[in-house]
Amino acid sequence: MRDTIDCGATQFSIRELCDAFEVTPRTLRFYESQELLSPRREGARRVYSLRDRARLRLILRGKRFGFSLAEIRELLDLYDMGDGQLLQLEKTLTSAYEKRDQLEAKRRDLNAAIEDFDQQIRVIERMLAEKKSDFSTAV
Amino acid sequence: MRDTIDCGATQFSIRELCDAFEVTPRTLRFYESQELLSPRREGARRVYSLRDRARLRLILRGKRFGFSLAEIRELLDLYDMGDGQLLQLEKTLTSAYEKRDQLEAKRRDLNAAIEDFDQQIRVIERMLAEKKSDFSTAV
DNA sequence: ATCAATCTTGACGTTTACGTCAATGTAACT
DNA sequence: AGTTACATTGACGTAAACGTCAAGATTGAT
Repeated sequence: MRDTIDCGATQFSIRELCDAFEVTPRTLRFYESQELLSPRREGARRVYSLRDRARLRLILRGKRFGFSLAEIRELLDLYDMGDGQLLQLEKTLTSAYEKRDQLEAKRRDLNAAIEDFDQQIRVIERMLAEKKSDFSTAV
Repeated sequence: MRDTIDCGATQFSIRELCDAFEVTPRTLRFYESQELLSPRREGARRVYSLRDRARLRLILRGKRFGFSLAEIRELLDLYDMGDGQLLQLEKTLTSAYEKRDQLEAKRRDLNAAIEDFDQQIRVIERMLAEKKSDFSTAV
């Protein structure tokens, strides 16, 4: 929300976007070569729109979840294709449901991981407590 | 739980483990070279224990979340080091809390992503509904 | 006008996480 | 004893996702 709306300008140079998201120009150009971004040009220079900025957010978020750039592109495509014909829309929706299932699965997986890890933490906490009482009784 | 406990045997050949987790022998050998696994040997052959099996589960789960093998090793180390001295235990616990925070952050991130995506899905659903009513009124 | 800073496009290098042989060893049938 | 089947260790190859230079083009400041 902050990133999408509250970012002052409505156009960004490559450097501004890089600074904002802590990536390098090379990264943005690479994403463009992979057709994840498509900034317009002013002369030769790239000019990124709010939409580009929003897409970049999604890209980086996807990466944090371990999605490949190819998978991320599929996701981005789903965000775009709000136009198209009826049949196209239905296809989009079907893919969207599938993607959503993927995300859900990841969430369940993550929740399980956190539970396991918490349990492990409690084991260590207990050991620490025991060691401390050992120490106090030894004194 | 199923994988950890209910897997019949208590020792596994490389092939059994590969089949169980759908990875290749090369992968297991690579993990071993990175010191993520350390099966004992019978002659030259690798023999994996239940502990190895559990670690492999954690490795693959970590990968699904986009952790690098290096990061995963840190996590595994935390699971191991239940021994060690008092000071060591406290350090372990501190690292464990940090890792837990990382996982929490990832969970928040994922929840946000799912919410965003659901919203996008609803947009498409609405468009589809409109298009359909357009069609029916057009007839 | 010029000089430094910043952008551009190649092109090649690098890291991670394995894949893919090749050569060899060994266990288990037959 | 011979063959089939799978295991082991190198060693080299590869795809993804950039990093890193090189060589020009532009643009703003002096």
